[in-house]
Amino acid sequence: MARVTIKEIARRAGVSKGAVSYALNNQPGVSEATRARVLKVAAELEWVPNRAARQLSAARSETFGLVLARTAKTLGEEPFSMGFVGGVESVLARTSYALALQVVADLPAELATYRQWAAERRVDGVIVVDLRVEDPRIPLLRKVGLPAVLVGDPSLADGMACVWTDGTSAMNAAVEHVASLGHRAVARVAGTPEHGHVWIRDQAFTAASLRLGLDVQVVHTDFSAEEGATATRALMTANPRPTAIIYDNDLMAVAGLAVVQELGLRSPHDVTLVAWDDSTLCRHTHPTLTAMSHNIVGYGAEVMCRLLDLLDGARPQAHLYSTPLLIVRDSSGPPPP
Amino acid sequence: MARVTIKEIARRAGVSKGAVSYALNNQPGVSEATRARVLKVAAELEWVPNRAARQLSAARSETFGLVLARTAKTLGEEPFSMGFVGGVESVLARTSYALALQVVADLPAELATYRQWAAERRVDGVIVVDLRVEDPRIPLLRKVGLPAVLVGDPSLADGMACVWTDGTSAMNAAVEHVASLGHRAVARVAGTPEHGHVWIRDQAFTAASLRLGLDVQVVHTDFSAEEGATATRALMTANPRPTAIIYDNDLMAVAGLAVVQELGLRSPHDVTLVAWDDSTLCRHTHPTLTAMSHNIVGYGAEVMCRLLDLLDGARPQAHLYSTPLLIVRDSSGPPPP
DNA sequence: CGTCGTTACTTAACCGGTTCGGCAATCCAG
DNA sequence: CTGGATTGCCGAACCGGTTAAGTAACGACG
Repeated sequence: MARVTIKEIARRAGVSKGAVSYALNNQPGVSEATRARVLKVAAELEWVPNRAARQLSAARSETFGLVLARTAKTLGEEPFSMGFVGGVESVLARTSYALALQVVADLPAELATYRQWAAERRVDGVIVVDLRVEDPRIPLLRKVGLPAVLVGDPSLADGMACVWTDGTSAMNAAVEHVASLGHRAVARVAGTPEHGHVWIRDQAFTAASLRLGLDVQVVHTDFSAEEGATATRALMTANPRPTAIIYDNDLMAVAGLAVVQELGLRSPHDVTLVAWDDSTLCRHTHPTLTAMSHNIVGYGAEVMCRLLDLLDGARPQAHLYSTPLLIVRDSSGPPPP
Repeated sequence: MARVTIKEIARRAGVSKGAVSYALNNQPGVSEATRARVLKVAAELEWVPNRAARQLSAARSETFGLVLARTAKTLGEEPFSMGFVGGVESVLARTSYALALQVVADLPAELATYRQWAAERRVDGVIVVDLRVEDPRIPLLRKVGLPAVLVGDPSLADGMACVWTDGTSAMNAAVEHVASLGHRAVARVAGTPEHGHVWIRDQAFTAASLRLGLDVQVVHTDFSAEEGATATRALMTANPRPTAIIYDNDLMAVAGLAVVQELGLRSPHDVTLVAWDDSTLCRHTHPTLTAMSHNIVGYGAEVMCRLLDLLDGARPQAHLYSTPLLIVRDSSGPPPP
């Protein structure tokens, strides 16, 4: 079964290669009758365009890129990346675009990947996650001219297209929740402060606690279950200890809950726990975990749509996706007397 | 900054396009002096080969494909896929190959993707996960001539290259573990029996329990935390109830543990729980979970290496990657009296 | 010294599309 | 009825590589 090319279609339809190309791409230059005939022949022969050939002449790769700077191990553990990728794919499936996913070790490797992709013309655009404060990826992408949608706050995006969730409002909601339960000593187990969303939540946490007159502390971690557990152990064995802890993801919250139990304490009786991101994990612990919930899959889908818009000529804009919603579950309660 | 092509290199080095190609690809046909000169010019101009052009003439895409038939949501929750992808990428990073990842809804969509990829010559080979009993993907891949490495038992691979872990031995170890603790009523919360590895574990579970004279039952689920919880609740509220439960992944085991606690029972006092896959989650529950541990990242890496071998002309073989190792943790104990 | 075989290139075709310039045929206005 | 614009299609160049075929120069050998 030899490959079917437009040359073969041209032969069978009795027209030239050029005419076939116009017909197949819905471009003017052929009559409706001819177009129909060509489409019919193409369908009969089950013609599929050759990506490489199209890319070579049209200078479009029909591929988008996504780089994840994480170790392979982390990738398997945190629920965000995969859900996000799933959302991106759900939009892509309806188009002829493909996704090039690259997992690299660190930020320099990520920058190198963008350089490589730009030079090879491998992708038509990229999605940038884990936006940082003073992110070096922004000037690089500008320089090499790769269209991009950033996932993160407009204040960090320097005018590039971005999609964000309102971390400040969400953090306010979380802090107000525990404050309204009567908590005064509140801790935050945060991720790495280089990440923009962590930084923003740090600011919001401090501001909210100041406003509400709370006694707070922040511990920074690398987002892993290990460090979430370690941080929780340190907090809960100190004197005095916090009566509420707000985590930056749900993996750390789950690990934190285990530590609380291991210390012979109970949630919410001894401590109120609030998770972030709300994967199903939070609904399948005992007690179930209060969480700031957002739709990660939908987030990925939204970002992909915005990138498609950008390629369609839309000018770069900041899009608010949604504000994480507080879901109160069994790990919320009043502080111990 | 115009794109640099081999034509430009040829002009500057004072040779023809063809000679440049030979030089850059380490092929005979040019003198060492010329080769060195060409390489120097190419380096100076920061030449990067154009993938599309190379693919068009060489009929290789330098891309491998991986299709995941899962909902976007599931993807974010189960620790296997992402860890596996991470392992695959860790090998790919050392080559010039890229990974095309496609997330689709179901098996028919997955088959369609392979057809499409084969027709477009989009990938040079694919990795096939979630091998099934009588898997329809095997004949399709044979027909369209896509080189593939299957992830699953040789008994299901029909002679195609595959990498597997010894589920039978692992299940034996798990059952012998709980039997040696004195358990006689053992349940298995399994995934969907269409999946080859589930089927193999089902067989092994039945055989082992027969051999050891245990009183067993099997509940099939869709691998989700929800159904893991439901199954556990059904098992633990029945009379008589099992004193040990072996799960097919760790998500269900974690959810099962929560149900046990919610029912006012304790592990291991009232029931011994054994998880499968052993992501870090198992070390961060209270009690920590006994699990059949295997290195998912390494598994992905191994599979990728075998696919590279296959493309290098190795003949299709079955490779045993490793046998999951029993890690005994706090959720293991003797049955209640 | 003629011939044969290597070596080191050059030339040109080719991969499968897109796209531009040009040329009849047709249409319409003057 | 004529001139200019429009329509519909053809032929060819082009994208940036790879590779088969051809050739000139040179050394070895009978």
